Amino acid sequence: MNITIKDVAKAANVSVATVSRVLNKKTNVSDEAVQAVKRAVDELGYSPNFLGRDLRKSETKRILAIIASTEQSFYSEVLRGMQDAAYTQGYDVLIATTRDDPEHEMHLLNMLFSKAVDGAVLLAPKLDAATISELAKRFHMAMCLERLEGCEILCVTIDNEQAGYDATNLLIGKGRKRIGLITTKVRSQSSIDRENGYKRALVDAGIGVDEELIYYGDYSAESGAEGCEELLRLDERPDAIFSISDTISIGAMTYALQHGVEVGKDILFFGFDNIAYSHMFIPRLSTVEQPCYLQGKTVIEKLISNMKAEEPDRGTYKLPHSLILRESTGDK
Amino acid sequence: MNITIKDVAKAANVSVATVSRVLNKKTNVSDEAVQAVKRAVDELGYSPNFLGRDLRKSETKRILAIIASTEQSFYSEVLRGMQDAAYTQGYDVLIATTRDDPEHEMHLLNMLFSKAVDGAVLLAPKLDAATISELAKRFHMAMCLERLEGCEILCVTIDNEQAGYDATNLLIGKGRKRIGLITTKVRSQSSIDRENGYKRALVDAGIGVDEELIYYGDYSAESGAEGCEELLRLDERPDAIFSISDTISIGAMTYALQHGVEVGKDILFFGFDNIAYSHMFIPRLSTVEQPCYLQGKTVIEKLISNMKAEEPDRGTYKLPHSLILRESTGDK
DNA sequence: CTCCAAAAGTAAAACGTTTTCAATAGGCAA
DNA sequence: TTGCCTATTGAAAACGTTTTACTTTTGGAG
Repeated sequence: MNITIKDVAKAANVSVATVSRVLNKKTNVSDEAVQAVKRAVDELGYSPNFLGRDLRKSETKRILAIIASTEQSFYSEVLRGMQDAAYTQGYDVLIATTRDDPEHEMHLLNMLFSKAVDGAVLLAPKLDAATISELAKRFHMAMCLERLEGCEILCVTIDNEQAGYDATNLLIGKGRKRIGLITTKVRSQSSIDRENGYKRALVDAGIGVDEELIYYGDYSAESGAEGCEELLRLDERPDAIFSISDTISIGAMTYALQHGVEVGKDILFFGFDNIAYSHMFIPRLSTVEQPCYLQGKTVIEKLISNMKAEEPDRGTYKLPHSLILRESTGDK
Repeated sequence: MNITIKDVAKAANVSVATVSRVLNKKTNVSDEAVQAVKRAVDELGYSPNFLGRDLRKSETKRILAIIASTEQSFYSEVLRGMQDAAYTQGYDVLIATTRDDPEHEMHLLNMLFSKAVDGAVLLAPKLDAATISELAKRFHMAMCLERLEGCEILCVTIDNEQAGYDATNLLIGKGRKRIGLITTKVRSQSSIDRENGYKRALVDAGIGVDEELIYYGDYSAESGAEGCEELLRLDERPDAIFSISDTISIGAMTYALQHGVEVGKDILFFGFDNIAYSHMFIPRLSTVEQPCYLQGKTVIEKLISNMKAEEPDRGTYKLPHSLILRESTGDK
């Protein structure tokens, strides 16, 4: 039924070894042999079985990117960066989703333990730091976008704490004193870092933190709207709202608009991530941009280099972020 | 270096065959053997090499979903449906992106030809119908969301022509006579179908098609804005605009809003896909909803069933769509 | 014409599983 | 005791490659 290298060898009147050499472009093989093999391959429509090859070579040239879900549109750029970097080195990147389930994350990592892929990149780890550290000792793993406190693993991300600080500080610089924060109940490290940056900026400015101004929801726009509603209900309304993601911010902003708030004047809004839609909403959303493509590219380059290295690099690399100012903070 | 089944066998004082049987939960093995093997597995931290297993069994229990890019957020639900359906049958779904490059699509399909996956689902084929038809004869393939005229392959989609008809007809029902269409230069089958439905509705209503009212751009919001600009510049402005995607529609709507058009009154807007953001924009966008999750679930179920079947099903299945009416068409 | 090195080729081992086939042991009926 | 059946086990083949180790062929120098 299936055409194997043996069939090709027979058809080309050479040995399987010769066929293999032709297919792998080895030198020591005559022109006639090359021609004969190529003809046979074409005639039979042969394509080599990767399982046999991968087993023999103990490598697959495939890397698994593990994400929570494909919803977060800004993953897109990260993955593109990963793919580009991988492809130039002869690797493919496959994507799989955990649906926020640590068990499923472990199930996917099985592909790594079982040699079905050569390496794995975690973009939104649900497993704990200790577990991941342990695994990272034995397999080629890395993290991207998210770091994990106390986790010994190659990691490419941004300085989320500083980014939170910068965003908040910008609002302070515009004379705002009651700055709200909409964040998430689920404590991903990036949320924690951004929140800490927010607090540090307030303290540094001598304003201090008012817990009343912090709303804990989830990652949805709906949650952003609820957060905004809550904050607007306060006796002393906020004059600015920083959210840990654009989606949340858009939800919040939409709610404010519908309730007579003049966005960009009464209340300034600041998001995070610079997703594609954030400059489509009117008023356009000011936000923190992180270098998505570059993070993806970098993590793959370092991971592949680790695969070849004696001693793997388990450092954390923080790439620079930047602020994008648009109408929601009164800029143009 | 690597722990293999042989090491486990030695440690447990049994043969590799027995270890294999324990690992695969075969019945005919004594309790003592089971215990011994389990202990050895734990002690050594053994996990079986999938390459060996897959080679021997000639199956991987993995299915490849090939998409253009991860940007289109409504892929997300489709993939979730695929994953759920696959997982309940012991399969994993891996995702890979083509970046709109037919060559790269072929490269990815190589994983299928080379037995690295058991099946593949194309969500946005760039290859031509003849090529795909030919491949579908020899491998387990399917298409989802997009169909391809004259392509003999299992396909799960919606009736895009009818959906375009329905959307246009709804606008006509609201008394609109100059209905614009913003579509794409690149002719994906769904675009063509939706455009044809649009035209049929106009003809059926005795209005007729005015080519001036059709703008051909790309899939971006920016392109939607340009299309809207173009249409507004006409001597006889449109009183409604149907776009073949929400992203385009949002771009168009945003442009209209900024230029003093009263959306939902002066001009009605109708989108397609019901992406997450389409109900967050103010005014909220009316749109065609397709059953994303269900399409994903269905295509996987049918594909897996094909894998077991004598004679594969190469039919096309069109799942029902629905219209969602919001503020952009004057509804609430 | 001989000899030798280089080139080109082959057979077989190896990768890590699963599975087939045969063998052993034990239990039970005759 | 013998014979037979069943339950458990193990040795070895098989999956499809790549690669090692070895053999044959070629061509050129002497």
